[in-house]
Amino acid sequence: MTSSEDVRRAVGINDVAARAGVSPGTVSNVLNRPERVAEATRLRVEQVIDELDYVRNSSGRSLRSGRTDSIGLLVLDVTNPFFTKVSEGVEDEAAGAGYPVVLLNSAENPQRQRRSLRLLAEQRAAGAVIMPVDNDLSDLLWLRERGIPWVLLDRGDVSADLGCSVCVDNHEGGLAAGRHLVSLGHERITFLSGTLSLEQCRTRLNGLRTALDEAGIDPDDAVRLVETGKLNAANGEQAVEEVLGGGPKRRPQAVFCANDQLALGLLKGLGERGLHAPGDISVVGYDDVDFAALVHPGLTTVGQPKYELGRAAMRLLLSELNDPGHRHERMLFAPELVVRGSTAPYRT
Amino acid sequence: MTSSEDVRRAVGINDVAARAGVSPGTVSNVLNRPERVAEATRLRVEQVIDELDYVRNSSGRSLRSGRTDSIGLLVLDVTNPFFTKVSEGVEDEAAGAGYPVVLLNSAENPQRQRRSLRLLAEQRAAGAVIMPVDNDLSDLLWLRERGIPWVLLDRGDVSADLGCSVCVDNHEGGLAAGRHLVSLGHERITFLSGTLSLEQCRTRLNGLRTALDEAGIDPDDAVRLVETGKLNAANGEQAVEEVLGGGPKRRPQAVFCANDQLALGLLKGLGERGLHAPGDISVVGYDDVDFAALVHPGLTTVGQPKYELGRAAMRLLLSELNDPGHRHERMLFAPELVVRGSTAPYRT
DNA sequence: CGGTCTAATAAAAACGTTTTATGCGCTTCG
DNA sequence: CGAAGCGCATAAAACGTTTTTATTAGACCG
Repeated sequence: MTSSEDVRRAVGINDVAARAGVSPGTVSNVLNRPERVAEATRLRVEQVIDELDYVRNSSGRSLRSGRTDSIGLLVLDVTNPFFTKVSEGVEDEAAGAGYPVVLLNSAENPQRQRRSLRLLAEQRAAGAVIMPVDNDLSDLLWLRERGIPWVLLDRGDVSADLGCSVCVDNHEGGLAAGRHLVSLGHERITFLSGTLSLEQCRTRLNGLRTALDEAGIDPDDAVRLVETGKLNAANGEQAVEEVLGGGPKRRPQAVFCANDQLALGLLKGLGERGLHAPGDISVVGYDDVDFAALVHPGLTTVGQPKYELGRAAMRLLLSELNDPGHRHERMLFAPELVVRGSTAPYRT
Repeated sequence: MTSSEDVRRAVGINDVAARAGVSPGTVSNVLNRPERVAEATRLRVEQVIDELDYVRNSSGRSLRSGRTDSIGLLVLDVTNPFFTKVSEGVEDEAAGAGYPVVLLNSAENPQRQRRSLRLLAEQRAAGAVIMPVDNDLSDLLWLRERGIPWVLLDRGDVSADLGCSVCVDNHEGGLAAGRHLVSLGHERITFLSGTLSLEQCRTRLNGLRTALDEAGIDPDDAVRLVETGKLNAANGEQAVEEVLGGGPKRRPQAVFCANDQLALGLLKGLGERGLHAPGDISVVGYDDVDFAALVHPGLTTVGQPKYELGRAAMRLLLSELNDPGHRHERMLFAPELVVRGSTAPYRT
């Protein structure tokens, strides 16, 4: 039976070998170490590969070699432009070295992170670039025990004994934002955070507190914390209630948001209540996502070299994969305050 | 030698079998058809699996079975919120059925699309959800010949003979935008397009022209086309020059953009030249991305059920994978005009 | 009690590669 | 001139599963 529904049996390395009059091993060599095979044979085999439209079966390949060449990229939120920008960097760098990247989305959900890591283990991925959902690194160590190396992204607090990491100095970023607000005369500042199980949030908050401390202001008095869940615009918008809570007297003079998504959502929520930045309240974001420049007023924010972050992470991973003398490394980038229209001096 | 650098040999199904005192085949059955094995044996094997922390090797698995269970999702631009929203829908639906999703990014680049499809072929993916970069479907047919089925997303012009597709009616969307602009009195409208090799762009433009036709206005006179490359904000901003080109006399009264990214970029570019929507010019976007509501003025745009689009596509793919009586299907959703502040009546 | 049926497991044969050991025919050199 | 070396190719043995076929031990039945 050869109905049109039938998929004709896939052509394998053996079919190619037979047709080209060589052994399967030679075909494999043409594919993997062309320099080991004579010019003439190589050309002949390559032609047959084309004729038969042979496509390598990566299951067989990696079963034998114990390895895949695909790289996992595990992000916290695929809808967040920060992560997609980072992933562009990772992809470009990986593509340059011939590694395919598969993007996995944990959606800030530990369960899903776990499933994704397991998938990488089952598939014997070559390595991974990971932005972890929380402090619990045990699953990551588990992965490494299984021979799958990773580079951590956006986690500054992890020892280089465990693995490489690439990070932007979050304390410095929080500090820059804090200093900016202090210099504008703000003394009642709310930190609008995602879940504090994210190290980024905690450290940015600490930076803010340090800035106040520097200025002789007691952070415990000056800083109020509003903790939402995920770092998205919906949560920012929803948090406006709690941010403004406590009556006009206790209304913050400024809000520093853990990322731009929250900040943009917050701006919208404020607008719906007839409040506007910077007149009624100053707002600072974090990440300098493309959209931060598109809203009106432009969002003052702490910029991160997103694309470069991704490239650097991938470069470290490639080093670990290919360089025998590799040593784990912590790379720290500097954030950069981008002042736009959403912040202004405090008017009493 | 068992230095700490050494990865202890991975435990396989055979180790589990030995320790549990059963045959490898039985372990496989515990994993894949637990109902075929006696309760007591099952429990014993499961315990050993835990003890040894056995992780299935998917290479071996799929080599034997000829199939993987992972689903490819190929998007046009991973930084575009439209696609990430769609991908959430795909992921959620797939997760519900136990299929892992790997996200691949073609970046509107035919080369990269080709590489991604090849990767799916090499890995014998179970199936794919694809947003194609252009009209050339030959690579897709090639994939299907190899036994990998797909569902097309955002392509309304493909016959159901080839495969399932899910789409929002782009002509209807262009029409809605056009009618809106016409009703506001605009008669000189520029269509700011991505590359016209994207069917979406062409069809939306046609919808716009139909709207003018309906109103007794000659589209050839009224509509000017500005074609950029990729559908991102940078291109929108850059296009402002050409959009305004031709002097104030020929300046369009309104611009209809092929997607929100272009529109948002355009708004920014206009702002930098001291022009504002809707006072100086009306602007309409497409997609109703979250950010469209966050800019000021809010962006009038044609909304698409992004998340539902993704779910529907994945549902069709699951049907094709699991339902023996599957028939290809074209699903067409209806777009919805969302009027915000970026459009206003034309003032002579 | 011999026969048939069933449930549970075992044994062994794939799946498509890569890799290792080996062979063969030449050239080169001591 | 024999040995060693080299370039190229082959044969065969893995890799870790799944699946098909066979085997066993009871249970059931006439």
